[in-house]
Amino acid sequence: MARKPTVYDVAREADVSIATVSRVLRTPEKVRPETRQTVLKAINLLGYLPSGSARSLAARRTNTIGLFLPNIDQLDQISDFELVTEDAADIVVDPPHAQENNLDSLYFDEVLRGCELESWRQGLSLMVSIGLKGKDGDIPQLINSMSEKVDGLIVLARSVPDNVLAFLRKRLPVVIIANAAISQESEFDLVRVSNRKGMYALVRHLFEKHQVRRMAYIAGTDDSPDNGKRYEGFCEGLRSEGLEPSASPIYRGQFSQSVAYQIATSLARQGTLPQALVCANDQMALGVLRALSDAGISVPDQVIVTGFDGIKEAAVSQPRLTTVRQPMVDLGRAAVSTLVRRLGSPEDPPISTELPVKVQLRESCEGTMI
Amino acid sequence: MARKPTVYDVAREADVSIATVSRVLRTPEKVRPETRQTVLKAINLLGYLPSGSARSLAARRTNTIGLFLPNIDQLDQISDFELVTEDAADIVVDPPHAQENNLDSLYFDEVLRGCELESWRQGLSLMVSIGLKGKDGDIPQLINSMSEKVDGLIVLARSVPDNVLAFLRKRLPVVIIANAAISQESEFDLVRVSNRKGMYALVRHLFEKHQVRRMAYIAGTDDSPDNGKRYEGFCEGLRSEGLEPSASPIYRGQFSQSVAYQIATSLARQGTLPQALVCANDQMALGVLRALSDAGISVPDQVIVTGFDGIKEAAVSQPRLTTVRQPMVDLGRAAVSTLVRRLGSPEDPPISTELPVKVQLRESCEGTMI
DNA sequence: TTGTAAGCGTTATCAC
DNA sequence: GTGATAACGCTTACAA
Repeated sequence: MARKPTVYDVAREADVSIATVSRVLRTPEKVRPETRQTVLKAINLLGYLPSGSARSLAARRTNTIGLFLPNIDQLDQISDFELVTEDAADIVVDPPHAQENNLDSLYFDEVLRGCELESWRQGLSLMVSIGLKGKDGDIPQLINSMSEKVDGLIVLARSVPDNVLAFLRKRLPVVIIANAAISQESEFDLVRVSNRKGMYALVRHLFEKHQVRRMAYIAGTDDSPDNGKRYEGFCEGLRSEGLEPSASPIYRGQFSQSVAYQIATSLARQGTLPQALVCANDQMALGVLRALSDAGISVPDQVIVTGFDGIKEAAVSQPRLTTVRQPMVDLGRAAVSTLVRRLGSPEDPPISTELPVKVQLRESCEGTMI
Repeated sequence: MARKPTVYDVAREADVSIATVSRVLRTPEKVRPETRQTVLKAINLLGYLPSGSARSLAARRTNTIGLFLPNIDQLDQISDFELVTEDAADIVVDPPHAQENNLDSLYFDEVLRGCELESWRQGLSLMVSIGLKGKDGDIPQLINSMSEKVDGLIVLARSVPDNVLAFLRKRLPVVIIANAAISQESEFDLVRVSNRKGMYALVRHLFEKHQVRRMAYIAGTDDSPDNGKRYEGFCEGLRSEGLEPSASPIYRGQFSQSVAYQIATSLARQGTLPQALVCANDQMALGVLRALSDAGISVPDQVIVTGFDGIKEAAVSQPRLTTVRQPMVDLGRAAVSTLVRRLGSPEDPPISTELPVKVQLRESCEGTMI
């Protein structure tokens, strides 16, 4: 690889000034067609590719946005990676339930996809970074190395400590996706989904179509605003039917598949299952399904189970899971869209967007559908 | 947001030269501790964040690498995105098999995860971009806008046309992940998995543990080197048992779940099912499972079904799918690792790495496992 | 329409 | 150890 050609090389080759070369690239209409051709020829000849750094520096914008995703459990016990070739194929038996699938990531993946998509449509590059669980010390550094290279930042809720967020906010536009804590309500651009309404609609459905009277709630982690909103919707649903929310049991599922599995197993053993188990997310609902299946309890005949999120696994489980689907891809797109608008008008008041959800009825609630 | 402070501001604040400010950041040990403190104080006071563009320009490296992913079907019919708030929750019935799940992306997601992980470990930023199906015209542009901002590129096989690849190769290091065509063998850094050995090991297992004699192959697309290698392994396995490969039927599944579904349905109807259906990827195997289930045929009692890839769905299907798992995350890590090495020594001969696969035995082959 | 030249905010090479 | 100062490769007034 020879030294990369620069505007100077192209200018010399085409026998014009570097300004003209730049114009051909940026504002071709301001260059005489004839000259333009000469320059383009030179560019092709030399295989010239402008330097992004130089361009960004001069233009005072990078045309790049950053996406910061929360940590992923999996990555905690990662080891150094050795680059070794080992052409081989081991055979191993993979027993059922060998390990809890890492389902968390699916959520982010779709948001990421939406960001990619919309960034592309807007002509922006996308930089991605993940946080490392339990390594909060690294996050400021991580996010710094990203911040210096982008025009704005999209952050998945609670992937970045509040103080870091506050610092960033001063230096560049930040859009937060989902469940922002109340304190951030008025300071940041926000993109969220209708958690409360979604859960409310689901509960109403259980009343109206299935005459459910006794339902239990399997909750996520306490510090999650998402969890809070969903529970609000749950309570509101109960009240709308004249039921007292405090009379419905809550179990602490921690958003975890295995914890939910244990909860459901206990309930089954004790014979204290309600008519419906309403879970704060799909992963727990899947854990519940597995537990009930293992306990020989039929869903939905004996118990109805519902989830929240709409992850892909929920569409292929046995039985398939009734859930409230978040428009994950659209979350990503909306975030980019918001950021672009913000970059265009830095001084406007914060933009807050709430995206609609969709209650998806499937067999874990409806029984056989075909 | 006030104007961002620069080295000059910091220098003035700390009453030193800009060179010293730079040194505090880059080579702190070369600065007297006392001075260092003063400068750091000024940096914090002003909330100074160095400019990535300026830094990259001066240092002649961006410390960023790019990842280019193949197009995603889904994105073809994407519409413009309107940023509208619509706080709502519709209820819809989601019938089984309503749409073919977009499973392709799962593969990339894991590779991406590996790239993120290893980039982070290496102190590099990661830029991500996707190709758009049927829009090859856009790819050069896409990849250009990325190339100018990164030190090197990782490309998932066949996401970029060969000629573009050849062009890029001249300007910056390129690492190709998976199934490179033969013509690229000697020119690019390559990271792959043991496709051939994996399929061979799987077939041997079917002979040894299950006494399968008649098996059929459901192939992927013809232009996929992955598909080719896997089929090679299949044939080799047959021969090792004294069987003639040409006597085993091949069906063209196009790597598609729905096509495989149709194939299996036909076979079931005609009563021409072999003892084992060996599929070139998991998606087709899942389609086959569904078809056999719909046809009332029991797996593995009446037919054994196997896949290839190890996508997550394969671990939760009914029955769970025996497959050859590719180390997707490691593919990403290896690619980054390779790229880093290449950046360190541009003139070394191409690096080719083959990662081991793992045959995962599950119920679609073994029957009840517990 | 085209050229000149002044930045853009760093890093790095010198001297001191 | 520290400070001038010249790159780095581009964009963009301002002149011509």
